[in-house]
Amino acid sequence: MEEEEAIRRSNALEKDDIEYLRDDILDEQYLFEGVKLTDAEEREMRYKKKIYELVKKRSEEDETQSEYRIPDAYDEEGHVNQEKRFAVSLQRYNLDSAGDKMNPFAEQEAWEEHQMGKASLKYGSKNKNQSNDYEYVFEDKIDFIRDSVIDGENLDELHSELPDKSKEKSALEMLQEERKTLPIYPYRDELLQAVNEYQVLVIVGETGSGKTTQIPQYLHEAGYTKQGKVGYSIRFEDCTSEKTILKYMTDGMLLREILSEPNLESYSVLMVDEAHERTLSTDILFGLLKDLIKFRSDLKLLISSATLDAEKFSDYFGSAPIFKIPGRRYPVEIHYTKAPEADYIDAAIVTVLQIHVTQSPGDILVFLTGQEEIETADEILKHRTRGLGSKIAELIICPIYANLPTELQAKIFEPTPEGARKVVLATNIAETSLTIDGIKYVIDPGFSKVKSYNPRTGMESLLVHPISKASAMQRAGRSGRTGPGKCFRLYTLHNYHKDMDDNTVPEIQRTNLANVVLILKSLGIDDLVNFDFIDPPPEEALLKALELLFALSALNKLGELTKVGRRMAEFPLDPMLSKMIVASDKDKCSDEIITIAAMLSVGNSIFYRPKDKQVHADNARMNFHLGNVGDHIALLRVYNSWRECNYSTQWCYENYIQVRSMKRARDIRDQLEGLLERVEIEVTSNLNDLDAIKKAITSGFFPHSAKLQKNGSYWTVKHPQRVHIHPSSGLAQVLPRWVVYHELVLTTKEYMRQVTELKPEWLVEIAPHYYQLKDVEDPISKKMPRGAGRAKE
DNA sequence: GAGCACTGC
Repeated sequence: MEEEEAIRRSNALEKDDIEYLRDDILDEQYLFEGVKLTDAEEREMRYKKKIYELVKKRSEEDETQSEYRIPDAYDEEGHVNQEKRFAVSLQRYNLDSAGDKMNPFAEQEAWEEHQMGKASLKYGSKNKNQSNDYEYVFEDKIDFIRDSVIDGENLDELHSELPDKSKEKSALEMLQEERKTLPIYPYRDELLQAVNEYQVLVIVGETGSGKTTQIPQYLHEAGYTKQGKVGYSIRFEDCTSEKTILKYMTDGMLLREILSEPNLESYSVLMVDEAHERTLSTDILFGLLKDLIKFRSDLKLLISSATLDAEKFSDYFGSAPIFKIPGRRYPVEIHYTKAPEADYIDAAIVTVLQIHVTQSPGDILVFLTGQEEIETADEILKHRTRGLGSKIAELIICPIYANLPTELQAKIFEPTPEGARKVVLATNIAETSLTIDGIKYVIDPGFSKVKSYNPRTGMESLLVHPISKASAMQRAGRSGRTGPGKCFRLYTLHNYHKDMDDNTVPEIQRTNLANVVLILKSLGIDDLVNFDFIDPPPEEALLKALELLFALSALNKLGELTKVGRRMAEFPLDPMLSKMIVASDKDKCSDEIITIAAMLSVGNSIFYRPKDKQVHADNARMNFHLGNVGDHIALLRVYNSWRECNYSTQWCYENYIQVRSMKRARDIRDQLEGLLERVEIEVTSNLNDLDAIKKAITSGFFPHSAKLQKNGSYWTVKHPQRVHIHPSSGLAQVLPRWVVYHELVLTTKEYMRQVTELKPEWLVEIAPHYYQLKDVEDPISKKMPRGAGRAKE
């Protein structure tokens, strides 16, 4: 009876009505959850579900007969046919939310589950958003193919070895027991034996294996530390003493230590951790340490790395043995798109919504390339979920990038409320630098911004570039930290194999090497071209750096370090900034110059400019530019104003200044002030003589001079190329005839960032070896003798 | 009238 009635009623419906029917069922389920229904109401619900199944079946039959089936939505070359894709949008991909008794779609889910292979975990769900109503809420969708699973490691053993906390134990005993639960523990003796046997050991250990915390302790227990103390050392905080036996420090710090103790005599073992990150400092350390171990046969060297690079490090250090330690990780399913996605932001948003509506609870992490993309994605997501009300569960959107003010960053660490889902929109900051609990899904569009440097033009640029396979693995792993995870890659398996490099190009091959060369020179390394780099930088970049250091008088004609060069090497700054400081001694303005150097080396994150308050922020900034003093002096004024207000946070807010950047500038400035003493430069202030300050700036930055052209652009003086004043500069409207700039960046145009006016005669006065009178003669000034660009006679 | 990924000394 009921069956016949259902068929009759279903025949009266179009297949398009299925959406409404489904919504209806879901709404009622939601409303009636836990409510006792009358017989009539229950019967009506049964009808609706039956009708739904009938209509659904009919529409699926139509679907299979139609020409629009999933494989047909793509042409022979695998390009997506948008029109067809929309037509098949009722098809879906794998699901794992089966198990809800009230779910009217359980049968179909079971079918899909069967189609897609077994799901790794099942969650019973009472939330209606866990049903598979995605395509009834949003029209577009993306098809994924499950490819592989990165296996979890070691988890069962771990659980069985958890310490027995029932007995009363001291904190120390507890700690000692917990140490034994780490994956590395069973390998302790074997590892110590290998260290004893070999001078260099490459250690492959996944995150969470305990290598960073345990190996130093094992070494200590084995007697590698004969005198004793524990501490750490980072740039602004040295917590070590003469009692220290074990020291944790950054690679950059170790490099600085080598400058004062080239043989590292006070160390018996060095461990270069996270070597696969291939920072500039790590690469230089490799070259130095490879040489050092020849002379210090008693020095042990441990290199810890991720799997992919281990062979390379081993080869570099004369086939050093590789010691493998398993990690602590949950399995992660990898999914690829069936076809390439043209717009990865849109694809990421669609995937977020797809996961939100169809997948079991767990937060989502999306990797985007920068602030602007994150803000865009944030807006679109808010727009698309607005007005859906109870149709979907709450979606909490959390943006995170390094420049986001700290108080806004805190949001990502707040626990997700029950029934809601968090989606974190992050830059690469989430790839290595911070870990967010509760992430179960990762969406990886496969891009990141990469800094590159053109040694010929001296121009830096930040370009969106496909990530490496190693990076992709790292991103995927972010979903399996607290439980089994899934990673949705917005590119095809074919793209992964064909278009992506194994590893990211190391920093040393895409950066300005002036500082590297200065460090190596001060270590007495003369032949840089033949230095044993694990991956050599472009020769042109090395030559460019040598040329600059020669121009700055840091090197003599023989390529040897000069007295000026030695003083410059004391400063942890780019050589032009160091030169500016050393030169400030002459103009008696070192106090102002170290402030400017600190502000410049913080980068361009001093001024805060939120989208909705750009006018206010720009007005606040213009206050510091009064009198068209130039960007360097403006930075000095910002710092001094802040200092006068007792480093007040409130002052920063009022002036649209980033607090964090200012604090960093203060730390750097304090450090520089300490270093002035080391190089015997007196701290002297000459605040009222702006020309003296500008001359000191020019002493460091004279290779960065440019001359105004009639059309408002500039020509750089020494290696002529067309450049422009960056619109954020206080001089962007002023257009002085001659300028000195801090850096060139290539974005939409070739821009000079941080610009100050210059008198051309200074160039000849300060750098007669670099500029001749003819370089600075200005034909325009002859017609307009009152102009600032009058050449010195 | 533009846009800045991330470390680090």
